[in-house]
Amino acid sequence: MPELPEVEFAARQLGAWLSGKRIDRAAIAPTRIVRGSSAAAVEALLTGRVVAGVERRGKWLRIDLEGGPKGPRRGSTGAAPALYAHLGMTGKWLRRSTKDVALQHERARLDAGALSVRYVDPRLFGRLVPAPAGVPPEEWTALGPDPLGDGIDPARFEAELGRRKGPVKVALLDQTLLAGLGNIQATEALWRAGLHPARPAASLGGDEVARLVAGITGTLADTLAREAGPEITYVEEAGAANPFSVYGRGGQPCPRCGAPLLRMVLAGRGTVYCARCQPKKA
DNA sequence: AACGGAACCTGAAAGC
DNA sequence: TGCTTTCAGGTTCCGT
Repeated sequence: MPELPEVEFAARQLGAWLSGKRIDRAAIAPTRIVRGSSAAAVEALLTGRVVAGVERRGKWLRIDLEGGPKGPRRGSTGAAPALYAHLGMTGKWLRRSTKDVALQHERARLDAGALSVRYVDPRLFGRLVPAPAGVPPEEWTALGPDPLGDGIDPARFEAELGRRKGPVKVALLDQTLLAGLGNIQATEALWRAGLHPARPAASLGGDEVARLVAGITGTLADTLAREAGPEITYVEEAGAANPFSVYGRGGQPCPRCGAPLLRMVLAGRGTVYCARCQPKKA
């Protein structure tokens, strides 16, 4: 269940595991994760190629492959091929060995020497999009600036928000405005900024936008700092303690002022907020 | 055109 | 204990 921080962690892991390695074998299960293409096409794209590196934009990953000839065939003259990947709600890339048996809900595996990288995704909301000619898919090009990689330009951000009709929370979930925020990070950012989730995006003043920018960068940095260790652990997973300030804490006291946290639904997503710290009116 | 709601899936947790 | 309901961090499609 990944948002920007978890996907960033996944990108770093994948890069560390695979960069410079040659994929001897790729096995992709024919599921709806691969759309607009085929599992066989993804396997063909990967097999025999060397991984040049792994990049992230928003919640999307791009596994860059070295171009040029692979085997005896002539190389293409276009941009280097790549595999684009989205983790959906429950996707994970895990490091295993070729000796390990298939994991539950394993949807793909990339073998390089003794290393075997597995993609596991119970709910099948993830995506694998091959780009053999190096042309990025629309899902990637449509993304707005990445808060980590590109930073947030306050003036541009304020202008964009001013153009939006709906609640600020809904705007934050729009990947064309900023790429990478999901329900948790948007909820946390608004609480940090002291902004009511239902506030019309266009109603925010300059100082409020500045607070929101600080809230976004702050919550992203804090969540990312929690990701460590050899395997991705989506913060707040089964059994683990909830590390967030307000997300998933409806009814509990606000960590800042003690007032009971409220819950509302916006755009079909649960949203927790503090009525005192995040007043409806500016 | 915009917007809410349902759909796509499975599993964990809460409710009874 | 065990069955049922609810909910989940993402996106996309459909109907109004």
